[in-house]
Amino acid sequence: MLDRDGLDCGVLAGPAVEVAPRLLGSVVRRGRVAVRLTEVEAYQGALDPGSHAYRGRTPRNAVMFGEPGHLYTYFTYGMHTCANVVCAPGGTASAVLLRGGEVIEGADDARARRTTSRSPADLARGPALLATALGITLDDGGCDLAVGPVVLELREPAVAVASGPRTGVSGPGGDARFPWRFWIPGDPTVSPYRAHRPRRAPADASG
DNA sequence: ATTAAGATCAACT
DNA sequence: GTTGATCTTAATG
Repeated sequence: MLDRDGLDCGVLAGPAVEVAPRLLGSVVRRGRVAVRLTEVEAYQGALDPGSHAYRGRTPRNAVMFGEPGHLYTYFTYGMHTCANVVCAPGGTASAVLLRGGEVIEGADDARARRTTSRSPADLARGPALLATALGITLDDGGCDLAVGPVVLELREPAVAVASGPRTGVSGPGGDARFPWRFWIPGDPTVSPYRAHRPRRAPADASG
């Protein structure tokens, strides 16, 4: 389990809120593209109203309930794939959402996957953009991060880490009681914070 | 089978 | 600041 092919699974064995800041500065690689993580969010399984695992195990989130060191992918908003690193002891369904990073290798490949991009810093600035830059799809879900095709290379954690409420999480899991978003302060590849917005009209006036 | 909502991004004003 | 795009998943009948 420990030090398996360079991926020290002991680091991933703790609670997501401890693992998440520890991953800042580490590198995710797929094919020729490598991303240095600058922004992540922790999701703590059944205890976390913001987690996909909150309402129990389903076919979609089954990977989260498995062993640490695997990739949990999901598809959202009709067009976007997002990637998580499963952590904590197996069965706790905890994971760290990879929200942003700096493309340090393979920028040409990453850019080719984008229809628009204004600057190199935008290539992986946001969870869906990060997945796109690496070419991660739903088919990569469940992959062993020590073996690939998506590989996690642990590095020395970032020294400066900021934290705050999670982005895009609706309901009770998104408020300040869960300051489980972690980022490297001042880094240009951290995604802009956007509070959750309801997608339907807030209320009808004829009420 | 049908419906409602989603851990978002990009374009437009 | 606001709004549209677009597909998967899970819950319900």
